[in-house]
Amino acid sequence: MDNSFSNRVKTLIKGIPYGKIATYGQLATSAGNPRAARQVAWLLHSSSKKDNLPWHRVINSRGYISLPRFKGYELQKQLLLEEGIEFGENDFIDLKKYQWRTLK
DNA sequence: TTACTGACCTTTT
DNA sequence: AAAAAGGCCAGTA
Repeated sequence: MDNSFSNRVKTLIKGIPYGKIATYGQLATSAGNPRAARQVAWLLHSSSKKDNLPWHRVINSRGYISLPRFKGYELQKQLLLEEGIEFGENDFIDLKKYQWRTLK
């Protein structure tokens, strides 16, 4: 029942404050598996549908959205803009400014 | 039921 | 230094 990984990742995503973003690796590392970043993204898909998680607050390590334009890229970008996240010319986000640090 | 894919990251060659 | 392969878990077919 206590799913160590998925449950923990979901909790971390739910704990992301407004106007902040987190990377897959960061969540995976905080969840206990630095190499399970893939599943973090995958969990987002199912969890976001069921638990309504802020999947738009989760991006890749490059500070850039991984979603294709026809899948939800515009949607995530729009949501992030709503939160106050600024995008560069190449839709590049400043991780230094917006990346949420789970650990101090 | 088993097998394969999947919004990635890390490490090694 | 860059490039390539590996690794993890869950969901879907």
